[in-house]
Amino acid sequence: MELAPLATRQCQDCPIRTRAVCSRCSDDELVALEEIKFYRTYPAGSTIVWAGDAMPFVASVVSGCASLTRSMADGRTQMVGLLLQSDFLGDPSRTEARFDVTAVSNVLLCHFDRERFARLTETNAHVRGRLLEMTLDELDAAREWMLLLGRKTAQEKVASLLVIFARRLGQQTPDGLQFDLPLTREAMANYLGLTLETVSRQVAVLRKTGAIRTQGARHMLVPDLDALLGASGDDDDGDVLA
Amino acid sequence: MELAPLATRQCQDCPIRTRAVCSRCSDDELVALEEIKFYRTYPAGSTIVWAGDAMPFVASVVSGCASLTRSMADGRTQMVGLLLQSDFLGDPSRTEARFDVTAVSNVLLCHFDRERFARLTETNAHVRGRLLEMTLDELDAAREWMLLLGRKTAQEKVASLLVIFARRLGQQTPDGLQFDLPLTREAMANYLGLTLETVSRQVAVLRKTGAIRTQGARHMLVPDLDALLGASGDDDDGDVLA
DNA sequence: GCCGCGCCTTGATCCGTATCAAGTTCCCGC
DNA sequence: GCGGGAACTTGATACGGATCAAGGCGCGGC
Repeated sequence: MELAPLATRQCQDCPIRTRAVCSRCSDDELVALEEIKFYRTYPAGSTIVWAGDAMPFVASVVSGCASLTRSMADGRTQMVGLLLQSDFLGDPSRTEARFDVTAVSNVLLCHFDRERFARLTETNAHVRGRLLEMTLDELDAAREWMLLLGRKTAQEKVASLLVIFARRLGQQTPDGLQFDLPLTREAMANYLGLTLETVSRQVAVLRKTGAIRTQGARHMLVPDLDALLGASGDDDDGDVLA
Repeated sequence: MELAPLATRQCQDCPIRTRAVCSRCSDDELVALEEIKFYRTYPAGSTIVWAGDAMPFVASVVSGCASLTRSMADGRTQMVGLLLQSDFLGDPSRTEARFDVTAVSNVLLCHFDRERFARLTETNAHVRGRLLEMTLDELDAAREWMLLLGRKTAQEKVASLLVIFARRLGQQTPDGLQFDLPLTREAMANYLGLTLETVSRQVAVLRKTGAIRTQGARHMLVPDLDALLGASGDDDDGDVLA
């Protein structure tokens, strides 16, 4: 086989490398993945899978933002995971989805046939190791979020979420870290265990105290990440979110 | 080697079989584990490891109850995991603890040298598979708990926790499921994101409505698990806790 | 340009849980 | 049995966030 160097391979636009497979993967491994992958877009607001549905694929988020949510019979819902670019969705060994997966913004997913991906993890120690590693990271993130949900104030919750976005999405500018919120106030509320009104008010407070600056409801600028971190209640440089 | 049948092996008192390794494990696998295991007891209230400490072992809970907790600088704490008999503690690939691990009651742990256990998981597909499976179960449990922390009322939270104990610890009697609470009101509060007073009041409410009967603060009888489930806000037969 | 509809903000009020404060019961050692 | 302390219960009050209720803003369609 005549293959281009890894870095310039066709797969480079597909971030599966960074999370499930990584840049240390051999060409053979990438070729195997190449054969079973396909792309699909989901419009904002659409459901990718419902809890309990058959899960014929695993996938990597190429662009956009998706959420995992769990709901109660009376309609109360809690977001239990947030998937941003390069995050991985699904579990090769599970045939059905455990949570609703929804496209928050327009989402482009790179799918892999679940069974064939599972076979790959069996034969490929590197991919398998990455998978366990990712699962453990998600578990840590979930537990970190339990502290937020159980013990933080509304102010701290909102600040914590903004810190996550600033780190994952922020562009460095002369004025500080800059990014566009991928979530509506309602989606933020569902992630933080609050109502949308409370989120709105707390964003206003953070704006007044100077921890953030805004242009419109979604465009954010964080002049001083440490100040925002202070408002989030995390003393250390916490490692939140998968 | 002359080995007794699996079911009567020396390891039978060590529930590592049920969670990390299982009854399908071959004798060879058990022998390998046998060689690296050792027991240790921790008195109620003592700390097993602090977050950030080196983690020289993984372990299985033989008896008693331990908790994983995460705290903030000002002392607010949230329990992020609860370990009961046959639960597994630690992660072979991680050298330091992510959370404080505390003995809630007197705890007997069956330890395994972490590095040697890790080597075993590399060579042994069965043990490795169990490990990933367990991690995924814990992740699901953590996410289920996020719904509880973010969206349930105090009443539903307390009922949910009692359902878990009834299922894991309950003895069937003519009057219903019977068990002793392994947690103090304060520990329950830390797990549920409440205060101990609120927990106490909600237990009182459940007693008045007949969902539970009590003898002293810790001894519980659940005459009708479905009634308690109703109070917990879970419609289905939810699969909480690792 | 202007209309309409999400999305967001802000205000007023309510309610559930936290907080503060006594008591009471249980349990353990002597 | 008796004393002491931890765990628990119960009451009164405070307060943060939910709820209810108007607007305001921004953006896409025509």
